[in-house]
Amino acid sequence: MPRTVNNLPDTQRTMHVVNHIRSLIEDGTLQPGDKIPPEREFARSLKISRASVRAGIGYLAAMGVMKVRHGVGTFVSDGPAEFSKASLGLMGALHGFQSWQMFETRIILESSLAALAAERGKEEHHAALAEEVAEIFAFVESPADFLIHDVLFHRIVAQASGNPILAALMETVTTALYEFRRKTVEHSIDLRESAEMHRRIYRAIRAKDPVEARRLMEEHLRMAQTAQGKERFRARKSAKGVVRQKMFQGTFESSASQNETNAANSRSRKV
Amino acid sequence: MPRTVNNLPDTQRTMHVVNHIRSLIEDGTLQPGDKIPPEREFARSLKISRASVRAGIGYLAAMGVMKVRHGVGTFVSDGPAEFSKASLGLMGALHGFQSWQMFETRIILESSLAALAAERGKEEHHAALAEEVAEIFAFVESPADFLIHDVLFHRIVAQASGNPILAALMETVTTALYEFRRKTVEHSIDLRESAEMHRRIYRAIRAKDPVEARRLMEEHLRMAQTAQGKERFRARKSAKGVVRQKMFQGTFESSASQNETNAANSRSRKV
DNA sequence: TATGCTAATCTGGTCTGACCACTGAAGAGG
DNA sequence: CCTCTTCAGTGGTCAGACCAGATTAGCATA
Repeated sequence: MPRTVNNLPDTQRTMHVVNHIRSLIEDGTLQPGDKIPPEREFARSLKISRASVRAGIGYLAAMGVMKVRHGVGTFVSDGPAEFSKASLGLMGALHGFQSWQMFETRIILESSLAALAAERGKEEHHAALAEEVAEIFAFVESPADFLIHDVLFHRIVAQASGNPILAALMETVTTALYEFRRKTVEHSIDLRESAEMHRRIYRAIRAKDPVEARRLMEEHLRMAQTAQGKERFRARKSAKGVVRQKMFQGTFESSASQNETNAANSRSRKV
Repeated sequence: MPRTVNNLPDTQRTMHVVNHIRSLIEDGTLQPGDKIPPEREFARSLKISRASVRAGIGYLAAMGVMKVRHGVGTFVSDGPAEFSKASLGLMGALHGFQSWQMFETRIILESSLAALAAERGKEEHHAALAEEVAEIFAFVESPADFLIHDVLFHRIVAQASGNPILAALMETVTTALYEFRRKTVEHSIDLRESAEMHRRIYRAIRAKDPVEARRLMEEHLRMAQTAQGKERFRARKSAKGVVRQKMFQGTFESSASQNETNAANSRSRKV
């Protein structure tokens, strides 16, 4: 017989914490930006150890649902929806993603986003887009600021699409792409032409012309890709002979972590 | 002056572990399916506490890069690339994703995937698809088995597209959709018609007709959506007055049962 | 020999409680 | 009033013990 007979936790303590927090989010008790209780207190109230609480929080933080700030507290994420910044980078390292695949994915996502934005965009979106276009033109001589509003423009388009899931996917891809691009040479080329493209995209969206919006967005991104296509990638052999392109040096920032193991899955199940 | 002067770790111990493992993956030392050393030993070799090692592993596990199996060990994920199963569900809870948005996203991703597959699919893919189509027709009376090969079919199309990033996104969305769907009523409708659609998609891909492949895939998914559109969703008010639709009850399971996707992988993996 | 139960052991999971390190704000001193 | 110091609050790390799932070796029995 077993030498000890413990009580039976729901399953894993980690998941208990995750589920608890999720239910708090689902019923509106926790909203984006809200702070959760200190770990010690939270642990006491859930009747589990602080280590387990940290495991659960780490899990959520790793997926971008929570944000941990050392010395301050733990908060519910409040920015635009997106998967953890490092996720695509890690997966890229694991599965050998290449830069052209990222661009291709981005083009597919954003051109669809533009088309949807043209169909569903409201007045507020049009106004916001117009403003960003103006900013973009204003900073055509200042690459850094230009980029800021460039990103903002695309984000608003995503928002105007009315599909936050698609927007989150785009956000994830562009973030990874940006991280990657940041490591390369400055490319302050064709900003004026790029600005003009943004204006045309804006006009197509405002005119509620999905086909044109899609076409222009695709053209715009293809140009952007070509523009920085000069960057060289060094292919190299791995220790086991697999050839991969090195990218995604993604700087890992704060956040914590802790585990989980999914697994058991599908199969025919119950359908 | 500070009362203590510790040595300065790279940044956070957690990220130290993450970076270490990632570099092992990048240089090929660690391959999908490989097992990493036991936590205690790993901690000793990195000269940090086991708790920190667990934090790093947990971070990677949460993002689906690693797989932890209680009592067995920790491994590098080896299935098709995808974000952690729970991620979309958690984000859905946080940002109020709706089911139609998931379908819309899936349609956009898969139709593009089908088009790319038509352009780039190789012989092996055609063969694998043909086989799955046959299986699908064979199990037209057995919903459970039908679904297995249905999933496999779509996964092979994704692989044939030659864009693993896009494939990973699709995998993530369909997994979340499946989790969601599993909670609903049995719907064994139109399996025969669905089988026929798969056949037509296959033929379009084989004929290298991107336009037709995209059109058929879109039509196919739209039909699938309609087919199970009878499911009712209950909108409800959150504690703070925000209206959301409840979905993604994602049951977090524990014990692992591994292999599932292996059948599909072994088939077209190397390709 | 074959079978089946038991026990040892390897590995991850949890707990405790102490201490370190970052932040922000209150309080002391100019 | 402003600056510097101090300190309380909160997350981060550590140490070592013990719990729990999984596998294997070995013994006992049929």
